[in-house]
Amino acid sequence: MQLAAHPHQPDYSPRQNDVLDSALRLLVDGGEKALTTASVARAANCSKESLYKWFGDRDGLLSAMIGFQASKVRTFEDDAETLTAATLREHLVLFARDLLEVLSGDVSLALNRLAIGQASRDGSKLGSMLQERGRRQIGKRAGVLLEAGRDAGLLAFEDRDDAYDTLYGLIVSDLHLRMLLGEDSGRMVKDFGRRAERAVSAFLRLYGSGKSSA
Amino acid sequence: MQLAAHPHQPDYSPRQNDVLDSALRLLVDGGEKALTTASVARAANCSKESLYKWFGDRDGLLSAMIGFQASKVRTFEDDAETLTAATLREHLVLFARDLLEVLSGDVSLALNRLAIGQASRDGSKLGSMLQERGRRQIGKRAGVLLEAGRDAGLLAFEDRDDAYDTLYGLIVSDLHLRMLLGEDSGRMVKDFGRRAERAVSAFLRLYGSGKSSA
DNA sequence: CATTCACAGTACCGTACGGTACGGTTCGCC
DNA sequence: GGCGAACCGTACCGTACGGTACTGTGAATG
Repeated sequence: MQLAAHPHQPDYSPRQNDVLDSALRLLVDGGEKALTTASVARAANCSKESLYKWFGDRDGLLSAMIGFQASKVRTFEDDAETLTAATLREHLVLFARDLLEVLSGDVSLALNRLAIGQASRDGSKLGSMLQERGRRQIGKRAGVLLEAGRDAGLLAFEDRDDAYDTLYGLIVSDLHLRMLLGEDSGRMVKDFGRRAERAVSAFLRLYGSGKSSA
Repeated sequence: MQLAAHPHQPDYSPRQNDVLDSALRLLVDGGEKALTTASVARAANCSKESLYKWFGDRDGLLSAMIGFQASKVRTFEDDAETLTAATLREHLVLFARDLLEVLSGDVSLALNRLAIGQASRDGSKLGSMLQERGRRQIGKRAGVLLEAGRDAGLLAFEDRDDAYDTLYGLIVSDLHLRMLLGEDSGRMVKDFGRRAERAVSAFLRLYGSGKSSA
């Protein structure tokens, strides 16, 4: 979500970004098996030789795809104005919905499947790359929100990471894994709103300091 | 966990179970890439021809592996005696710890990675098989526990599935996914106890009917 | 002993993939 | 015009895998 216009071009030329886009499309609707160097070259109208010149080898291409996609979903920091109980709740619900939207995105799902598939291989920085550029990034947004809530006297917690872990679990539960396993996921989008509300209500009941609404 | 002695032999002969065991070992410490028909045959001291006779094709072998493992981890139903607040809490914590143990097991992780990797393929019943035989099974155990708690007046909830979803999220959060992505996972086992306690405390604060302890 | 069955071991086939090499084309630059 | 860099398209190579066929062998059965 929130595609910034020019999110600080990471490492690659426009042409190469086009190639990475094609590769992502290919991965999304064909799975890793369809992501062969030949098919990427064909889909992007470039030569295999150029692929190897630009990305080194197949793993380099995969890493580049993750980095590229991460640069596209860079999360915006919602400026915490003076928080009230209502606005805090509002921000939390918005965060929850955004999180669910991101996790259910087909590109996100495809990249997570890819990284998980490569996780058994030894080197394979893909998993930690996804962790670092994906979760840690969106977790930072939640972090400032939680801190702001505590500073405003609306939340009470000792360990911020524990609180965020709880919030994340309440929002996502095993939904992410179910989607990764292939559950149709088309029908559940409707419920994101309800799910976000439920999770935030529970979270506020756990960590709110007096003022929460069921 | 809880390997039943003879958990209702599913479909295969002892010899074939040995083969499936070898295949699982191979998958665990080599990933899917290492799970070739030739290597399975070599590891199990059988011929490729026998593999194809017994399991049809490679997908049949994978399905058999999942079914075989599921039959080994069949969860026991803990008989809910007359519940008190203390015993309910105890049972919930035990459930949480068992859940974390199961999810962090190397065979479970390997099979989940396998199923997720195959999820993009069209047919691929592997994902739903894992869902059906894995989560649904352990979810049933939690279900009866929750119902018993409600019948005893210790828990208050309307939708049992919602309650279980919350419990699951509080226990697991994104830990499962992080492990699937390759986070070392060796060091965090130590924290399972603390994590289970934390999750159950939070759950009881949300769904307990008056009597819970922080 | 002859037959049959189940199986191991291995050779084999077709295919597909990762990676490389090469000819041809465009474009900018002197 | 000459030249080199970048690059496309494609042919090519080595390898590895899924799946099949064939041979040998040991144990059961009559």
